[in-house]
Order: sequence, then C-alpha cells, then structure tokens
Amino acid sequence: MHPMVTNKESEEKGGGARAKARPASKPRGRPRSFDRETALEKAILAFWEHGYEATSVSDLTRVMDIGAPSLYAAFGDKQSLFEEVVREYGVRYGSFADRALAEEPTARAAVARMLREAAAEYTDPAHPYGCLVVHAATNCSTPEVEESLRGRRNANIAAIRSRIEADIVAGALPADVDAGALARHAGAMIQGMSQQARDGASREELEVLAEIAMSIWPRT
Amino acid sequence: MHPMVTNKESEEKGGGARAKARPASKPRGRPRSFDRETALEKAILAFWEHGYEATSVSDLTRVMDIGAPSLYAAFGDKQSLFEEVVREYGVRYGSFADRALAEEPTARAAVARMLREAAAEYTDPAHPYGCLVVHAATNCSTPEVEESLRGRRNANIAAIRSRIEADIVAGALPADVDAGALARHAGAMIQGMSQQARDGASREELEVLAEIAMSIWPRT
DNA sequence: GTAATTCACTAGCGGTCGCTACAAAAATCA
DNA sequence: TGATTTTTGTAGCGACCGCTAGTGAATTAC
Repeated sequence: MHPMVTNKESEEKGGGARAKARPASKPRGRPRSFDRETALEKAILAFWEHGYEATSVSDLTRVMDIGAPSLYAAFGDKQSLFEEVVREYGVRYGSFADRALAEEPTARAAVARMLREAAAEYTDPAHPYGCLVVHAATNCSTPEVEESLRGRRNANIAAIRSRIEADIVAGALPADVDAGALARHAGAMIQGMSQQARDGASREELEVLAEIAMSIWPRT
Repeated sequence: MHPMVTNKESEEKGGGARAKARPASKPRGRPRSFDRETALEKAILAFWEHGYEATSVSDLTRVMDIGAPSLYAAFGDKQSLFEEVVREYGVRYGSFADRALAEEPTARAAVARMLREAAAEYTDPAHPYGCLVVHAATNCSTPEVEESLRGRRNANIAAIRSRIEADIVAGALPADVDAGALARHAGAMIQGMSQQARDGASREELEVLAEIAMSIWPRT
C-alpha cells in the first residue's frame, strides 16, 4: 500500500486540456470543477514567495481554492506538485536566460542581456521577488527537493560556460579566457541579484549592478 | 566532527576558591550539568547547516545533548536561541568582513581581502558551507527572523558603502565613483559565493571568482 | 432508466511541531 | 539537619503537518 499516487494526467501531452485535439471522447466521470492551469499558477506564486517547506498543503489548498483531495488527485503529493511548479516556472518566468544564450550573437552579449533582464524580472511587482530556483528550496528538509534545484543552478552555470567555450573556439573570445570562472561569475551575479531583490533592491539598482558586473569581461 | 565525548563537567575537584574568575558567590540552586558555550556552538552548527525552520527543537536538544527544559531555561525559546546564535556566529565566524574594513588601508584592499577570505571561510570543511546570515532564514515563516537577517545583510552592504565613501572623500577613489553600486556589487559577490559554496564550488574556484570580481574597481 | 466512472467534501489519521507542568535531584543557606 | 533554590528528566499538551478513507455528487456509457 504505497502512498504513491497514480499520476493519471501528469503525462500531459502538450495539447490543450479538453478543447483541442482530443482522442474523440469526453472524459468519463464527473468533470473537474477548477482550472488546472490557474491552480498551478497560484501554486507557483505561493512556492515562489514562501519556498517549499514554508508553504503548507493547507496554504496551497487555500490559494488554489481547491480541497486537499482535489489537489492530490490533480497534482500528486506536495513534492511532485513542487516539481511541476519548478518546471512550469522555468517555462513562464525563467526562460529569459536560455533565450539570451540562444539568441544573442556572442556569449558576452548573452550574459549582458541575461543580467539586464534578471534585474527587471527579479523586481517585477507582478510576482514575488527574486528567483524561485535560487530561493525556494534552501534549508529544505527534503534532500531530493534541495538537490533538484541545486542541479538546476549548476546546470545553468554549465550552460553559460558552454556558450563561452563556443565563443573561444569561434575566436570571439581570447583563448586564454577562463570560461569556468566567467560562467561562475555570471551565476554568482544572478544569485546575488536575486537575493538583493528579495532584500529590497530596486530594478534600477540591479541594472547598475548588472552593467558594472560586465566590466570583468575581456575587451573584444 | 569529533566524536566528542560529552564530558559531564566534573565538579571542580581542588579548592573551589581559586577556580578561574568566579562571579563573587556561587549560584544558589542545582548547578547546570552542561557547558553553555559548547551547547551554543552545537546550535550554531545546526542552524548554519539546516536553517532556522528546518532545525527543530528536537534536533537542537539532540545535537546539544540536553533536554528541552534545559534548553528553554538556558536560552529562552527557539527564536531567542537563534538570535543568540546569529550574534555569536558573527563573532566567531563572520567577523572577517568587519576586520577587513577596519584594518585595510583602502576600501578596495578591504573588499579584496573580504572576498578572498570569504572564499576560504565559505568552503572550510571544519563547518557547514556558506554564510549563516545569507542562508539560515530564507523562506522563513517567522517574519521577524527573516527580517533580522535581511537587516544584517543590508547593514553589511551599508558598511562597505561607508568605507568606499570615506575613500572618495579622502581622495583614494575618484569622485565620480558610484559608492552604492560598488558596495552592492561586493554584497552580491559575497552572497553569490556563499550560494555557490553550498552548491559545491571549491575554495580555489571561489578565489578565482573573488579575484576577477575585483576588476570592476577603478584603477588607482 | 441503470451502471460505471471520476471528482468534491467532510472528517480525521498518525506524526511532528514548539513548548511546558510536574516532581525528583543537586546544590547553597540557615 | 531541614528549607530554599535551581536544574533535570519524563511525559505530554494543543496545534499543525502531509495525507487519505469514505461518502455523496456529477457526468458518460449502455
């Protein structure tokens, strides 16, 4: 008798819930009385603001406006809901970093844009301050959860490093550049900016920070 | 992590009269059976590693090797114990920043030393990684505790800023230097380094980070 | 219609949380 | 010797934690 919940719909095949390409038939039983996407967004905001541990299931059922059994049926247990929240956060709010790395012509331009956009994103009053990936699972008594976000942070730094190394190979950066150090510096700036946003720094202050931080890059 | 046998404080054997600096008269009731300083140190390490929320009173009584009533009698409730822990942490582990600001001849030298020593301190295997002030009260459901550490972080940045402004007045830094931005950058580096130490960065990696971070300072 | 299926709600499980009442134990004071 | 004062260990308080059994409501399939 595992506490395991059979994740009936966690596979979520990309298509709209029930409006679009459905395999012909309507679902069998009583329909859900809440919008799953909306409830998930509320969960994102709650975890973003208070972190994994400090957000209780009863907090979640309140802000998502559903009962506990509905939450467990729709999202699994607290930990799997948080995993989905982190994934969706990455799509809705954390994609600016990957976009900068993919779209800018050089690593330097990518990091500059990344920091500039982080200053705006982390201080946007439309949602909690800072970065969920940086703050939501620090001091977490569930090691897997803490490790999961740690992995994401380190993966982000590794992605920046790869982009820098690509520039070195392409000759856009000097061969003696320490790609790891530059990438780590960008990561530290991101994390420091997130912390300072939470501590009350303004967008303008973080933008100045982002700008002067770029002066460590070699002149090209 | 020594095994550390809990030496139940053998009651002073020779004449009690010449035993160290005694406060005038002996206390009236049954003497305490544990060393308060040692117990406090254990509490520091526990809060440092797991944070305020994730460290339960039962965790504390276990690592401090005392019963709950003894803990409450000696330190007050969990929150006031944490306050004392933070104070004592500042004295025992966090004083390198203030010392650098006080002892170095210039703000630049002070910040350079501060970052260099942070790289060593935050990765010292003799205690938990990173900085307690940065990490122990994020996502804390007791607002006063979270606010308290936030205040310390912002005060540290303000202290760096004051030191920089003093250098500007003294002519050791150009008059057009943005003291606030430079100080904020140092704070972001400290916080980013603390996070990366927790995420597994080595002392050498953080030292490189500390060094390149100093290149944002104007050449003097 | 009836059966089958899925969701919502109430109620509550065992466990841990921070904290404390209580009485025995160990010291000083008279 | 008591009487007093303080600490100690036991034992457990009420509140909240994550989570779920059980029952009835809402829908489709036959």
